[in-house]
Amino acid sequence: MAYGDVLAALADPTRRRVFERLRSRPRPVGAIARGMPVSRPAVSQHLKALKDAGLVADRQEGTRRVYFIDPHGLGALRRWLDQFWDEALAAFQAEVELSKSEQKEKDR
Amino acid sequence: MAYGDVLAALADPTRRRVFERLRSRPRPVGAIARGMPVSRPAVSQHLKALKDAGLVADRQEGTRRVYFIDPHGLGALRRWLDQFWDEALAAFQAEVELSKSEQKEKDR
DNA sequence: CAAGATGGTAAGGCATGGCTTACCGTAAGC
DNA sequence: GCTTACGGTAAGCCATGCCTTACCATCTTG
Repeated sequence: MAYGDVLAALADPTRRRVFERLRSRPRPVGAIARGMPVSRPAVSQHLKALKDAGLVADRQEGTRRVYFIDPHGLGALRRWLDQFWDEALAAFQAEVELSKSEQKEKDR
Repeated sequence: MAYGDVLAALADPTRRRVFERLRSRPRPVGAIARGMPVSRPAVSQHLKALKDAGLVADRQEGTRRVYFIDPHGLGALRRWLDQFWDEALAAFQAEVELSKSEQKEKDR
């Protein structure tokens, strides 16, 4: 749920591919694994990591387990990103102002 | 510059700490390393990774090298996140509608 | 109840990557 | 010009993490 865990979970390309397979609609594990370059157990492990990070959730449907996007994980990432963005931008602006006044110093 | 590289760069806690030190203002390498739990060369290596991902940039100032936030990296991440968010939300809505009609099926 | 389908978990192998020490290049100051 | 400060890079070590095979549990279906 913390943004750090979300970043760590999304850093791996294979795991990100698993995650992005759920973007359009929920899918059972087998459907996610089909066409992937890794084995089904590997996909299961990635799903566990994504679940721990709050990026996906699952529901049981008979013998199959259907995974879908959980908004919590991306929400945490987005909040961090937006806040960081604002602060960094403000700092950047301050820098521009500073270098402007430094330029004036040099001018005179 | 690709969002994948950005995610990979921000996944490591130490590297993220280096990055966040630049949030408020630009700093030379020594100032970034001071108070960190790792050596200065380690910080240099992290800065290189962040730079390759488009997250920071640097300027030479005499003998010191001043690093600052580069908006490109976070921008790429933000674009991916926003797009993903929209699509996932739409899919989620569709799911809700679907389960509603399935519920109706059961009701009658 | 037996058989098949689905998927989670364990154990082990191997590559990746982060950290340290050592070294080198360059700019500043006496 | 010599010395000192600053910081990038190389080599090597070690831990983390991803993948595979093997195994097991559960649920459905004939």
